[in-house]
Amino acid sequence: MSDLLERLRGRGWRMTSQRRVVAEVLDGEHVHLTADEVHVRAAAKLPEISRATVYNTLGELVSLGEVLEVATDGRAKRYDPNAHRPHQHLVCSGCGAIRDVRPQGNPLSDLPAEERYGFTVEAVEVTYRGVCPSCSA
Amino acid sequence: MSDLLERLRGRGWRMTSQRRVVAEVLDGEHVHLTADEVHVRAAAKLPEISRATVYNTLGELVSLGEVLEVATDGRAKRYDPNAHRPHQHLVCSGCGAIRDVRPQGNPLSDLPAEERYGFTVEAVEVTYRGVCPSCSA
DNA sequence: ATCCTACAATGGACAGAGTCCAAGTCAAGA
DNA sequence: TCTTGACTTGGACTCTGTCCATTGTAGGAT
Repeated sequence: MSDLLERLRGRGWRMTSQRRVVAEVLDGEHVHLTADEVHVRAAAKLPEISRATVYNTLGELVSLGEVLEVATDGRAKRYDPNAHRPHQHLVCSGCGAIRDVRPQGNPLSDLPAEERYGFTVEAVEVTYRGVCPSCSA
Repeated sequence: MSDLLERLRGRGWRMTSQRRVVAEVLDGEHVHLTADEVHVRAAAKLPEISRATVYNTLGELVSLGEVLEVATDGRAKRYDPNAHRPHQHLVCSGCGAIRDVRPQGNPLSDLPAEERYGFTVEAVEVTYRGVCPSCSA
């Protein structure tokens, strides 16, 4: 994660304690926190941090391509720091838990030209839905 | 669409003018309206219809499997009456336009067992993103 | 080490999407 | 036609996110 901080500094990011704790909270594998959850965890380390700052920082991280925004349901967006390894998501219909997964093949090539309606297709997101072990138990 | 009304009646749905206009609004191919758009169009036919009723009715149609809920971005959910033909979505990053598309292959089978983390995988949604002809012109 | 200033943080108001609920209405079976 | 439970209403409320004027501060300049 210090990699991230270094990269950001290299891009001219002004380093503040708020940005640091947000970046720290977003560390790890299979992390998919909502903005509010990020705020709660960040506030545990830096009580004065405001909601607006968390939203601003998350938005910047997304613009910089360091974090992915994931909208798996109609509720709050989730933020996924695993942005440098292409992956898709597996979501539990019961509890909403999310795992990063790597399917085989390339869905982009599965869309034939006659199904593209003249669009320039640039990306594809795949969301698998199912029931996790805890919820099916 | 009268098929739909028949099916619903057969399932014990009480038929009201509100439910009828909502079902009528949700008729056709490549229809992906937000709840609010459904409300506006329904109100054109039945001015007294309330927002709550539109939400209730859409929710019921989704539960009954007659309409799909599509969350293509962080904005309002869209409702897709094309529920009985499996398909995926192609979304324009410019204007948000949505087309129904049918990719080849079956993405479900592209997720190997060791990438399923013990989940019972039941469904998969694929969203292609790109730029539509009007927006790239 | 101190000063400056542009950039960042704050928090409260605001907006959009959706849910909830108590009261009134009505479809459809008896 | 009557009855009743399901349906509708509209307004209050929640949740998620944005905006903005004000205050604070990181980090280069001196």
